[in-house]
This record gives sequence, C-alpha cells and structure tokens, in this order.
Amino acid sequence: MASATATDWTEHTTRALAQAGYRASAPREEVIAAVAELGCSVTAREIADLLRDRGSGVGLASIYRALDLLARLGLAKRFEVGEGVARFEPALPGGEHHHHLVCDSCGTVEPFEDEALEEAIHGLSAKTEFAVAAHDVTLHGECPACRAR
Amino acid sequence: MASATATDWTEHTTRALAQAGYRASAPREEVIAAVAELGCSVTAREIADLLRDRGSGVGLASIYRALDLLARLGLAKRFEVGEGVARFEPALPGGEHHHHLVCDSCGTVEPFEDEALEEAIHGLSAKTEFAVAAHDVTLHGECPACRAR
DNA sequence: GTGAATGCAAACTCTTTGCATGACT
DNA sequence: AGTCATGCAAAGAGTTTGCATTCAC
Repeated sequence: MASATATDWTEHTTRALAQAGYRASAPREEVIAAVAELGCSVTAREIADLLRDRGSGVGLASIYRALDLLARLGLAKRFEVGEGVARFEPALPGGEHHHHLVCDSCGTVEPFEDEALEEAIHGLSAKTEFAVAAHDVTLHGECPACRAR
Repeated sequence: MASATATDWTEHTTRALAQAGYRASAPREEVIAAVAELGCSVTAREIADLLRDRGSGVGLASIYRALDLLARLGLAKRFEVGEGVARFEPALPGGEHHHHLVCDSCGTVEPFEDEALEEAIHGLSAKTEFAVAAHDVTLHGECPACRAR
C-alpha cells in the first residue's frame, strides 16, 4: 500500500507538472522518482546520493530546482526538524496530513497522525487573530531502536 | 511584567553560568542582555545588529558561542520556523512553555500557549514507542497587521 | 527552431573552527 | 599566572544563481 501510494503520487505529480505547462525532462522525473522512493523525509543530499549510486548524472542544482518547483506547486511539502537542513516529502492529493517524530540519537524521522492533535490546533486557530494556514508539529525523542541500546 | 520577566531571566542566567564555572565576560553579558531585550525569537544576526548599533565590538563568533552555551545549559531554547535560520529565546526557569505563530508575509514570530494542545501532545506521547522528550509546534499564517493590508 | 531545463561553477548565507591575543579569577 | 573567552579570518555546510549548452515541444 505504501508503494501504491508512492506510485499514485508519482503519476499525480507528473500529470500536474504537465498540466501546469512544465516540460517532462528526464532529470526532473528522476528526482520525482527518488522522492517517491525515499518517502516521507528526504533531503536534497539523499536524493543526490541515490541518483549518483544509480549512475544518474543529475546535478545538485537540478535537484534543488525540482524540489523547489514541487513545493511551489504544492506537490511536495518542505519542512525542517531543527538541523538547518531542508527536508521534503510527497504531498498527497487527498490532503492527508501527518507530522514527524525525530530521533535525536540516530536522526530517524518517522511520520505520525493524531486526530486529537489536529483538533487542538484547529480550536486554537479559531482563537488567535492570525489567519492560520498551516502548521508543523515535531516531536523529538529517542526511537525504539536507540532506546534498546 | 515582560521586562520583569526579562530581568529575572538575565539574573537567573548570569547566576547559572557562574555556578557552572563559566567566567563573567563582558561580551557574553552583552549577548545575554540582547536576548533578554529582543525577547522570544532572536537570531544571531539580530543580536549582532543590536550590539553593533550600540557600539559594541562583540564579534559574531562570540555571539554564536554564547548562544550555543546558553542552549546547552538549558538557559535558552533554540528553534527554527522554516527559514533555515536558528532562532533563540530565553528559557524561563519555571518550565513555562509556549510555541510560535509565524507570519509568512512579514516574518513576525509571536508566542502562544494552549493547554489543549499540550494535552493532545501528552496523550500522543504515551501512545508512541518513541520516548518523547520535547516538541515543537509552529503555526504559519498571516498576522493581523498583514491581513489588514 | 525556440524557449525551457540542465550542469557546472561561482556566489551567498548561516554557522563553526583554528589560532593568537586579551581578560577574568 | 593560568586559563578561559574573545576577535578575526578562514573554513564548512547547505542552497541559490549566472551562463552557456542541451533537449523537449
């Protein structure tokens, strides 16, 4: 199911780019495939490493440009978990919505969803004078694997 | 009251540094004063600007070193709101706890507290296998001033 | 053929670090 | 006096940009 979702996103993204008038270039397709493959928390470097290992000649600049484009079109979400490095994840069309658990020992980033949290934020949004358009929640701690050690 | 709190924090911080065996140097004191003065969301650059305008000769490196020290001792909290720049705020001894509203138009960062949000996160922490030690919540949107425009 | 997209390298920003000098205890 | 802390400048990491070339339409 995870791979089905990744495929969905890849197709959706490719189609959305075409509809928005962007050309279907091989480098951009490779970046999209890498994002789909690496999943919910990808850095530009991770994509570069994957593509290089794969023998692709895609340059770092093109990766950044592709990620920037995806984020601008709402096809990917850009976020940070506090290391000063931009992270990206596929943005699913359905508006599915999750946040991140970060292991401060090994750096693992894992997604989670929580309805009560969303409700609390929704209630809060109504109370403030800001027009709240988005929110990010990051939980820091230690993952099960690191705890076991 | 805000200034009383700032004074409290300054004194608390100075005392904590002394107790931890750190020397009372003028540059570090200036950085602490600047953090207290600039309040809940300060960048290294903002501190540098303030101190320069004030005629202080404190170097950027010392500002970063001081901020790093404060964060390591738990006297200040380091966070980011998604621009790739480290932000700092005084960490009050009482364990008072807030999060941030960011205006995506003008960059204003404003604190808020919400009990329901804390409860949701607490409940969530109990459900996950991560040992959750901390959390950050950032709400993005448009501030009242920018909305009026 | 024309303009968008790429790759490379240079430029930029933020942050950290090496080292000699100066300051607190 | 003995260190710790500073300032400066250089080094690093991540990201962006200028420009000539390549490629999709």
